[in-house]
Amino acid sequence: MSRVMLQRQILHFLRPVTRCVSLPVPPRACSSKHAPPPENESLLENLSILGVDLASARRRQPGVLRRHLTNEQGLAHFLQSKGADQETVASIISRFPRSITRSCEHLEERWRLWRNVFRSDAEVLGVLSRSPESFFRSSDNKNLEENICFLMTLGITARDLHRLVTTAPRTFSNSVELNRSMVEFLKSVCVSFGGKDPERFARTVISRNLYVFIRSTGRIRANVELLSGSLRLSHAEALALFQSHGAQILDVSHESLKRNLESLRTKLRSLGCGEDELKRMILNYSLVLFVSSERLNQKLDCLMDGGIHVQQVVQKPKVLDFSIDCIRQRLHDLHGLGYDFQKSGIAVLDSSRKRFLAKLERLSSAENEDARSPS
DNA sequence: CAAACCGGGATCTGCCATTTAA
DNA sequence: TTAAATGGCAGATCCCGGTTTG
Repeated sequence: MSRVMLQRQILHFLRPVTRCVSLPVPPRACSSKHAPPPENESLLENLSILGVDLASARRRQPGVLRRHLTNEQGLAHFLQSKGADQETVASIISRFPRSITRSCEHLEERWRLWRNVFRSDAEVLGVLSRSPESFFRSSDNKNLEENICFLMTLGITARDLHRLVTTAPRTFSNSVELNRSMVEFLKSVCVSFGGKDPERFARTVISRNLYVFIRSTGRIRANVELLSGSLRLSHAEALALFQSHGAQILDVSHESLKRNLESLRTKLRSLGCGEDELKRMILNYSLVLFVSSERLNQKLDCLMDGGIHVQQVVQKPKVLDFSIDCIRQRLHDLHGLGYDFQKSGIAVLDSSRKRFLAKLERLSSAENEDARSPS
């Protein structure tokens, strides 16, 4: 038996009564990578009884399983008192084991703070079970409180605050400094484009894109610079874009935004369009940059094949939002009725299903009229 | 009346790397 | 030293309908 294994046995034997640091073993030997501290057996048992997936917990936060003081029972009772069932509790602990290190007092306080922004306990629980990490990752309740204060002082509505915490709950666990720096950054963007009301600009961007707070300023900056630079936007154009649908593409991964933009540029060029058309298209509907380049090309090809002119798509790019199958089907339906896209436009393509069917209905009855009494 | 404009809803967590605390 | 706390990242549309306009 090797010395390391022997040491492990000794450690294991002594664990319940003595801490590692107090053992008469040289620190170096104790910290050897071959002898990690043992897990807390009674804790493992408790967690098993709760139905926790130990393998998952171990993979995520191994250190928690070695702790001697934990509060899994308190956490379970707490969550159950808020309406969680056994399975939910187990899932939460399995996905974020550190949750069991929070005291009951801490949990009460944190829940109270979150609850201020929600409408019911059930809502809090819903977000918490969706994203345990957002709720438990930070143990700093004071920071949480300051965060809520800070977000409210921005002048965002109670409704936006609610949307913020339900859609991007991580925002609340960010440090106030991080959130503040994002707001400062947004304001600086506004100023750099000659905007006169930086606070309102920041509010608008946040309201239109609830995910900005869980992105880095570096990413947002890179995207702002890419769009304004590559498209040669004027200050007014940039301000307008980022305060409308453009806000939504600011948090996309920078590499993919760059890829999609370049691909669209190339594609439009191949269809005989220049920079002006590219710019106009994106100002008309910047969300086309969400569509992956491959898919976007397929959609454009599909529209071109359907006899639609590029210029029409440049003017009304929202049609690219729809699935290829949907576009193809609609083109087919309209062709069957002899619809003239050059004359009647392509707006009909980007209507809701219900409205499109109603439109088809009208077109076909009009056609029947014509057949009966041709003028 | 129909078309056009416009915004919103779902969902967006779970993992990794680095820094900080104990 | 280990574990906790924190910041950051990838992922890659589709559709609906209220309101305004013509």
